Formats: sequence, structure tokens, C-alpha cells
Amino acid sequence: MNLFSDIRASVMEALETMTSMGELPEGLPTDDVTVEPPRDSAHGDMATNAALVFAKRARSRPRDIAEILAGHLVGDPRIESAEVAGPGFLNIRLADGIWSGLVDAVSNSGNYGRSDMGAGKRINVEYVSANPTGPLHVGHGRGAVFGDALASLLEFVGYDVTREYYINDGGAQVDVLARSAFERYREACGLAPEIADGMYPGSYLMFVGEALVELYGETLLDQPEETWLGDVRDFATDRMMDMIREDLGTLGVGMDVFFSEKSLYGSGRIDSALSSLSERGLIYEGVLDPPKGKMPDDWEPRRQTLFRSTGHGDDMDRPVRKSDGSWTYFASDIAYHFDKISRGYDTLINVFGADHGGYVKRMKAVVSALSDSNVPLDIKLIQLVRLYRNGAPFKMSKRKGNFVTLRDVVDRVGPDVTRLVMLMRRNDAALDFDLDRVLEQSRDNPVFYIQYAHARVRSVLRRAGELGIPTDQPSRIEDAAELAVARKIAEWPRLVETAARSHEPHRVAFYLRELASEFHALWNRGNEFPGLRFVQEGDIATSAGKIALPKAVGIVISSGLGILGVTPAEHMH
RNA sequence: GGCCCCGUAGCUCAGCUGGAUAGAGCGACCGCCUCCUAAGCGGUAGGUCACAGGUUCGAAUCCUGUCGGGGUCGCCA
Repeated sequence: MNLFSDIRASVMEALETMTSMGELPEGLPTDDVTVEPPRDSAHGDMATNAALVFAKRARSRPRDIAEILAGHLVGDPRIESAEVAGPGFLNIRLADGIWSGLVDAVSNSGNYGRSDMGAGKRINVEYVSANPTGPLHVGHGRGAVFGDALASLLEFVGYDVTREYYINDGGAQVDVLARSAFERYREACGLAPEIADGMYPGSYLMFVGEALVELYGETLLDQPEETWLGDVRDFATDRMMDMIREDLGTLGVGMDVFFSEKSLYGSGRIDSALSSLSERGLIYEGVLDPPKGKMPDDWEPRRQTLFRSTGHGDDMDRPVRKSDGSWTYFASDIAYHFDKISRGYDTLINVFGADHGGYVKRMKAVVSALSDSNVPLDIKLIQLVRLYRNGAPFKMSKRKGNFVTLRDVVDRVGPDVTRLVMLMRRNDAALDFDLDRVLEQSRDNPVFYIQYAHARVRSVLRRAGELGIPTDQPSRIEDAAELAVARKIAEWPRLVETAARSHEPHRVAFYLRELASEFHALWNRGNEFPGLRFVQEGDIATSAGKIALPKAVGIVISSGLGILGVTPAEHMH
């Protein structure tokens, strides 16, 4: 049920007829032909740019083509009129019954807006992937919410989605974690911890130290580091991942796969990924040019094993081995993405923090090389979250102990507010998050605004239930405000597909606010014109014709909020 | 200096991958509850879409350059 694609199909059919009748030349590309809502609804219900797209290739005037097209379209019973306007737009007005038909279809279906656009293709969405060395911070939370909503959105349009987290448990930072946890272990044994510079000072490691005492007693105290480092590291990273899973859980974010970087080492998987690149002639021994412009003080030329990423769009080649011969982090990333490709995904999406912007080109180069350009990789960069308290920037410092974790924020404002506020901004724009203002129950808080609309719907439906008004009867759309709501409902499938195609879940959030706005407007017209109220006391027949519209609004809001992971409220208090 | 992102109303931001007279919220001003929830609604005011070129029927949107803000730049992950 997608009114715009239905009418577009009708337009395409008319264009084919024109071609076969010699009114248009053969073989014109139709990809750019759109059928969309006009900016001004006074222009009609839909507008197509077909004549403008074809004018040049057909060597005729756009308005002339539009005129002929209009003649073919009026044969469609769903189309009441088609008028040429402006430079050659064709404004289409739909027949009266179309809108009530749409509303009835929506209010009686459970899956309005879903589509088979994805055709069951498999997409891997990797997000969060924070180091397992501490609690998630607010920036991780934004990536988590974005990735989760994007995954839901893609599922909604028919993709087979895997939500994945890459655990960076293979580098030096987890050794530092182990040493930091060991100091907390000593502390739990009654000794003074010595937390050196560069260690993780957070008190969240104290429970790890205590758990180590339960496991080992005091037996580790006199042992040299090499005897305990591996065990303590594994134990501590497991505990950190437990904590991160809990943090994500408070936001309602869950993963299908947790992929361990460490699992790549010693398994030969890095070697096989690199030999795959080697077979393509993309691995060589060489010396990189120094960085252009600003020269680092300690730069000196070194011979390294390099990946020829410039062959796939990168600015310079990238080292896969450190000078001591061990793998760079990039090498394990290559192996990880080789693994993803070999698992058969049609598309990969990585959600990174903006500070990883420098890795975009090389990762795309790797995936392009390893998949012979068959698997597209889209990397979504998530910009900073700046925390505010009452309009003033909130400075955080781990040392001063006023560090605000994701958990702190969710505990304070709740998962629904956290999620929607983060989704009301494009991923590539910085986000100001004011811990006090997001809780104000005012009009500028989209969470309350949208949930209020849904609560009003539920209130009406409850009232209808009490009065015995059936909610499955044909609707009657008469007033302009009712029509405006129906039009907005009609846009939903199209909006969902656009948002999914561009990997931009924020569009769903903005759409829901617009739909809520139209609904609130209609609701308030019921103050001025009681005949517009959905429930007409004492007149079941009239009420039955009005109840489908709010019901349809409720269905769209609730499925939209479902994509965003926000609870649709039954009541407002 | 190289690369990436951003620049739209006083403020915070949308703008449906190039469409018609650029939109919303906040702030300001004026209105609307004996009425399904006023946490809502209607109206007024506010713009050289950073700047300059280019591409074409048509540009906030695409290309080039300039200015301003942020991020990032070989043996960290």
C-alpha cells in the first residue's frame, strides 16, 4: 500500500503508451521521473516532473509533453484531474474516495509502511564497538542508538540485518586494563593500589579486583606479571563486556554477534586475509612518504609491509605490520572485514565515531579490494555529543570524577528521551544534549510531543470502545484538516524507503513530529467545530466513520516509534 | 599543509539524493478551554541558504575556488 508508487506506476504506464504512439522517442531513461507531494498542497495531491525530465531528449517543450501526459492519465479512475503548472510540472488531483480508501487500508492492516525493498538481502551493521576497558560514554550511546535504529529501519523494509559489535580485545589497551585491574585486586587484598599514569583509574574496576580475590585468593600477589597477565586480562575484558552489554541493555540495544578481535590472532585468519590481498598484487614492502605539510618531530623513513590502498581510492598506502614485525590494528581490521565478506553479506555498514574519519578511505579500499567491488561498505560517522546542564556546557574530566557515563544519562532522563533526542539530529552534525532541558515537558521536546499525539489516539480509541463504536468501518474524509492528516499518512511508505536507502533514521523522527503536528491541528479544530471530533456522543454511525483516521495515525506513530526504539505512550501524566 | 564533515530566520535545526513562492520548534507579540487530555492549536514578525564563479529548462542541494568552525594525519586501538 503505497499511494505514491501506485500513481507513479500509472504515470509510467502512460509514458509507455505515449512512446508506443510515437508521442515520445524510444528508450528514454525514466529513473529521474518522480511522483511526490507538491510543496503546496493547493497544487494538488501529487506532482510529477516527467515532462521536464524528458523535454530535452524528446526535443519538445515540457508543457506540451505534460499536456499529452495529462490526457492519458485522466483515464485512470483514481485520478480526477491533471493540470500543467509552472515550467512543466503535472499536478495530479486524486479522486474523492482515494483518501478514505487509504485510511481504511491502513487502519485495518498490521504492516503499513513495510516493504520488500530489501528483498531479503543481507546487511551487516556494525556499531558501538567500544574498547572493553570501561563503561560506555554518551558518544558511544549515540552510535548505539543510531546503529540500532538504522538496523530496525532496514529490517522494516525487508533486509535481513545482523547487528554486530567488534570487541577490540587484541591490543595493548587490554593489557593496560589487566594491570589496572590487578592494582584493584591488590587494593581488595588490603594493599595500596599504585595506579600509574596511563592506567585506567576508574572505580568501576574495583568490583573486578574483588572478584579476582574470590577467584584466586591472595595467590597472585607475589607472582610476576607474566604468570597472571593473560588470565587477568581475559577475566577483566569479560567483565567489561558484561558491563557494556548492560549499558546497552538500558537503552534497549541488543546485538546479534559479538566478534572478538583476539579470535583472529593465532588462527591464521590475518595471514589468509593478507594473502588474499597479496594475490591481487596489493601487498608490498616499501617506505611511505612523510606526511605532507606538518612534519612530525620523530619521523624517519622505515621499510614496512604496506597495503596498496591507493589502488582503491585512498590517499596513501597503509602499513599492516609495525616495525617490530607484529601486526598493526589495521591488519586485524582487514581480517575482520574479510571475515564479514566471507560470511556472505550483500552490504556492510560501519557506524564509527567522527574521530575515526581518517579510516574511512582505507576501510572502503580494503572491502573493495577483498570483494572485487561486489560488497558496498557505507561508513556512517557519528559526530560529537556535547553535554550541557541548564544551557551551560558541562565539562567532563575523568580525574575530577565528574565524568558522565551513558548509564548516568539514561538513569537520569530515561531510554525514550535519550534515544529520540539523539535521533532528532543528522548523524553528521554535532549534538548538544542538555540534561536538564530534555526533561522539560514542553513543546520543544519532541518525545512528549509525539507521545502525546499517540496518547490522544489511544484515549479516543478507549472512549470509542466504551461507547461501542466499531473501529473497522469505512472512513469519511471531508474536512481539510482531515485530508492533511491522510496525506501525511500516505507519505509514510515513501519516507521509510528514502530513509532506509540513505541510511538516515533521523528522517523517521522528523516525519513523526510532522504527523503528530497535523494530528494535533485536527484535534484542536474539534474545539472550534465539534463536528470534527472523532467521537460524536450519541451518534455511533457518524463516529464509526471518523474513528479510522486516528486509528491509522496511531498505527503509523507506533510503528515509527518502534523503528526508533521509543515506547508509544498510552497515557500522559 | 593533505584528507573528511559542517556553515540555512535572533537561537536550535529540517529540507524527501536537482524542482514551483526555502520550512518547523524555541524566543517575541496577538488570540483559542461550560468542548474526545490546552504537555495542545491558530495568527503576526523574522532569510543575500557563508562568499564568488561554473554546470542547465531549474541549484540551499552537483562541480571549482575562497573565508569561517570542528575532526584527523606512519610503528594507538
